[in-house]
Amino acid sequence: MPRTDSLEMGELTDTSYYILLSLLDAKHGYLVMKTIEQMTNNTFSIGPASLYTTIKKLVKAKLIEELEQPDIQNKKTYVTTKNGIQLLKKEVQRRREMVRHAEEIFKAKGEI
Amino acid sequence: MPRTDSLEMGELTDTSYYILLSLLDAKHGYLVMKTIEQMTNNTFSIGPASLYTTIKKLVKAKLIEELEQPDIQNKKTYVTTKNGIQLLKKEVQRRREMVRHAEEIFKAKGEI
DNA sequence: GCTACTTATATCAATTAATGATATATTACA
DNA sequence: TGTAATATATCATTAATTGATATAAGTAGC
Repeated sequence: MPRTDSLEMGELTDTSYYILLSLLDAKHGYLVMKTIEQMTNNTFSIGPASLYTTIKKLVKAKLIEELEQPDIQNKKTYVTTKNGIQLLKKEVQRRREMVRHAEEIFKAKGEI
Repeated sequence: MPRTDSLEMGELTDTSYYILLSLLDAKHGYLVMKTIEQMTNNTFSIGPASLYTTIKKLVKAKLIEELEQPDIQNKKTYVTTKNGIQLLKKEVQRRREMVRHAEEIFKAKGEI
């Protein structure tokens, strides 16, 4: 995605979508990876490069934030912000509509 | 979208998703743009650069094909192939599951 | 005939997004 | 001791998208 920043456009890539979803409950980076794998039955996975790169970007965009008090082992803990939740819900709805658009056409053609 | 070709990974970007969906009924390029705008109430639109670039790639991947007999005005007409339909249905299901994953978590948190 | 708009196709350069590879350190456990 | 899992981080590379630009044909109004 080029030429236009998807976050500035108010859209989430699949990677950002799952990170925001996973961080509705505060946790540190590595747990985000594991949570997403578990949540999607390993159909979607994010490697460390994508994870930490995207986390940095989401913090900058204030869609997630780093918590003040790190946990016992000094791991950085993140949580989705109010803005993040709002955008996530919007993006759930956008995907819902993408499915609906397809269902309507398949239905009209007598398929599915 | 980097390092790995999404089509080779068996995934569709939103742009390819809507083009395949629009070409379930054969039509030429320009009509694909107009159909997608209408289908999505102008919430999603593809400009000429994205359109013709993506069409070329989808033809190469045999997810759409150019029809032998062009229409009266010599416009190139395309249609989604059997492989294209199969992948499109898989991608509808993937998006359906992305929505479900979010719904489950929001529900567990008492939201929505 | 002229002008403006829509239809229609096409390409290039630029930018963002994602990731394989790699590095480093700590903890767990056999 | 070794090795596997946990945990964080960065770089260079590649893919996807698109603004800008170009071209040409048709059509509607004056």
